[in-house]
Amino acid sequence: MTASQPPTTAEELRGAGLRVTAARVALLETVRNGDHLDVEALTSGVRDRIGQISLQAVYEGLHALTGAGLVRRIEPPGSPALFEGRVGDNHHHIVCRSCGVVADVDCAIGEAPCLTASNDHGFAIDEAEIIYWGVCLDCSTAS
Amino acid sequence: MTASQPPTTAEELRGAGLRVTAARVALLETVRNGDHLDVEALTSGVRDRIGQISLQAVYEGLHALTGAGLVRRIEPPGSPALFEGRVGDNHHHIVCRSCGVVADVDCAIGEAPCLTASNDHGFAIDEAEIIYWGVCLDCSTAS
DNA sequence: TCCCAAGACTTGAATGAGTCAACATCTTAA
DNA sequence: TTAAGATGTTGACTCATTCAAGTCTTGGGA
Repeated sequence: MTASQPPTTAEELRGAGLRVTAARVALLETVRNGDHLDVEALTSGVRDRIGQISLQAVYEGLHALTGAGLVRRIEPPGSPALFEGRVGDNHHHIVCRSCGVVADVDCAIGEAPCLTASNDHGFAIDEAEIIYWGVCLDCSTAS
Repeated sequence: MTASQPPTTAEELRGAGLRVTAARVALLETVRNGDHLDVEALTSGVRDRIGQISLQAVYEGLHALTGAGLVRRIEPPGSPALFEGRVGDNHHHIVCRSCGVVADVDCAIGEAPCLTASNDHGFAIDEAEIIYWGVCLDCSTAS
């Protein structure tokens, strides 16, 4: 055998304790190829790959993948849930107030919680989630 | 006339360009007396004060008050919209992963945007919204 | 290789949050 | 006092997501 290869999507699913099905392989690859896609976009992406999948299977698969730590779910206020394949770091997001597009922003620290609250009210804080709000280049030039 | 008094709720509404109705006075006072209440809790709070109000009037009133800058709407992922009367500063929030309770966290800077993104992707950023996630004292002692 | 139990998928119905529309009522400026 | 227009009411509706029941698939063992 040659030196270790990067794991296939199927191997990653199995390694995370999930069964390997065409639906989940296609779903994970769609999330990773996409850029903060919502459930509807993911569903049509999976259908492009394997022909057919029910909406409920997409929701189920996303729960499983999110629970296994293979995808991350974000939910900017005013938007349905979005999914991204970048996990394991503690990056943040920037959202356009006009068109809703989302971009990643690296975290200066890189691991959670990257900020300390001025008063934690007795909470055991494990994460600081930052959403930057602004207007993207396309929208600001269009106006 | 004596020295200036703090404005009444009615005067604040008028000053913000809104008409003074029993519903909106009661709504604004309910938001301010409450602590990150959702629409359902606000509706029953208003009903305690003035007897009856439709759910739609609450939604309409909250839109008006939010638009006028008299109340602030927050929407932690996984929770319906919550409303608070603390406006004009740029404070943040801490949310309990277990029971969902929300507490205020002062911003070290005090005005938006209080953080600078490591890479703004060309966005014109005007606000950095921070949600701290953790477990509140009640939930951590209960477990 | 075959079996089968747990997990995954399908269809269909339901929930919860929020919005839209049409009409009635109330506020407020003239 | 009056009338324009903002506000409130009722009722229907949309959208995202979840629940339920039954069928199919996967993968570890006989």
